[in-house]
Amino acid sequence: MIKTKDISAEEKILEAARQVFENKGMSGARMQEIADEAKINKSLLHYYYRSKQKLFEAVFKTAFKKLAPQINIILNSDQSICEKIRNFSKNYTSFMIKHPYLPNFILQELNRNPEFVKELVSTKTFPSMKNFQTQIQEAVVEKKIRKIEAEQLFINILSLNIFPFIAAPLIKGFINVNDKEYRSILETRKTEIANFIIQSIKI
Amino acid sequence: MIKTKDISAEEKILEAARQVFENKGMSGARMQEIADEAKINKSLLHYYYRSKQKLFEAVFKTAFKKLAPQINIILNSDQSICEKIRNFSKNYTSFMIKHPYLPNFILQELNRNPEFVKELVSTKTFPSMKNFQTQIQEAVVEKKIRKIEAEQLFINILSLNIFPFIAAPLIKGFINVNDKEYRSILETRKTEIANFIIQSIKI
DNA sequence: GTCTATAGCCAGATAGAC
DNA sequence: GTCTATCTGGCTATAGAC
Repeated sequence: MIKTKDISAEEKILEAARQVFENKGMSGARMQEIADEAKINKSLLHYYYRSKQKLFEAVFKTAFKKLAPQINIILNSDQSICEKIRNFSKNYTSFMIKHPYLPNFILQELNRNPEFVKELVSTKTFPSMKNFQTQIQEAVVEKKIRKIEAEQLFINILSLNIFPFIAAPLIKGFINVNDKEYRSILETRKTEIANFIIQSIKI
Repeated sequence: MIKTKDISAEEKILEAARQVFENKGMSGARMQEIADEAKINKSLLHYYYRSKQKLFEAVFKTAFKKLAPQINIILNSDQSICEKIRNFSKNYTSFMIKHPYLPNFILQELNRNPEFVKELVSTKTFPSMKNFQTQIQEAVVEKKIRKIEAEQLFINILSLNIFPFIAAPLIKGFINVNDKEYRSILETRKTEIANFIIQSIKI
């Protein structure tokens, strides 16, 4: 028999930990701050998750699981290339506007700890390039799109979609806009990115 | 009269600090590790830079000063749009292959500390969009390129060039290549990125 | 399950000899 | 300028009462 309060406490911790870790990173985060954020006692963090490292890993894996399905839209859905690009750019940007710190958090910790990727790759939810590669190669042969390597196109799609969130503070500085204006630029990008890519690969 | 050994010590510290901060970030870095890396006594760090924070700021500003001229190629050189795109993509990727941790370091710390941008913007070396904006608008009117906003194009150029370095560990996982293969993909991108952009904006 | 109190450690910073 | 020794505070983690 599980009490609802138990679930609530564990989830409250995970959500608070997510917020703090996403902002401060593993080494910058403080257990006390997570406890305050979750409005519980600090020692409960250890009761539920044993150590800071374990709590961090729980947060990281949850974050990554949110991201993987987004990537799978590109790699493994039954859509035409154009549909994939349009849908991904629209959905991903919408998703990121809701979770702006997520990509930065994930990339940051993967850079600190590159071996971590190996662990992720071995999970069955980890997206594979294989279908996408075939699709692009066929489209090139059938002259539906110009000649381009699937890897390069894939990197381009990710770059154009994700970078504006990671580099938000810097870009805001360069183009000299405030938060609201930048938000509006991101909205425009929902369709702008897809147009940009499709223009580039069409015959 | 300044002894050469003084200069050497201060520079050795700055270089060691750069290495450690770029890898670990502000909160993950340890003064002892920086001292070891510089092969000097830990208390000398405080003698020369007073505090960890001050040492960090010195490193950050030096790093940013390396990056700004790169951006100015795009924004403020006397080149045609195509030349700018080709030269930037080639030069920037070459530069980044030599300093792969630099963009990640800068973006990471700007995300932790967004007010930091304001300080950078006020420096006279900080690049301005004005010339680039005029150049793009004119090119659109003269029908040299298709209609596109200067901001969107600028974000696209930065994204395609910088993201592959920030997200290297993740992308290596997705497309399943080792370091050497990824390095070769980045080499290809020196020209590939420019082609991709120019294809997209040509009439 | 939840709390208080505290152990134990580690890092940044400084005092002071040379 | 450079060293050793040490202070001081803050942090993770745990012991133990309830």
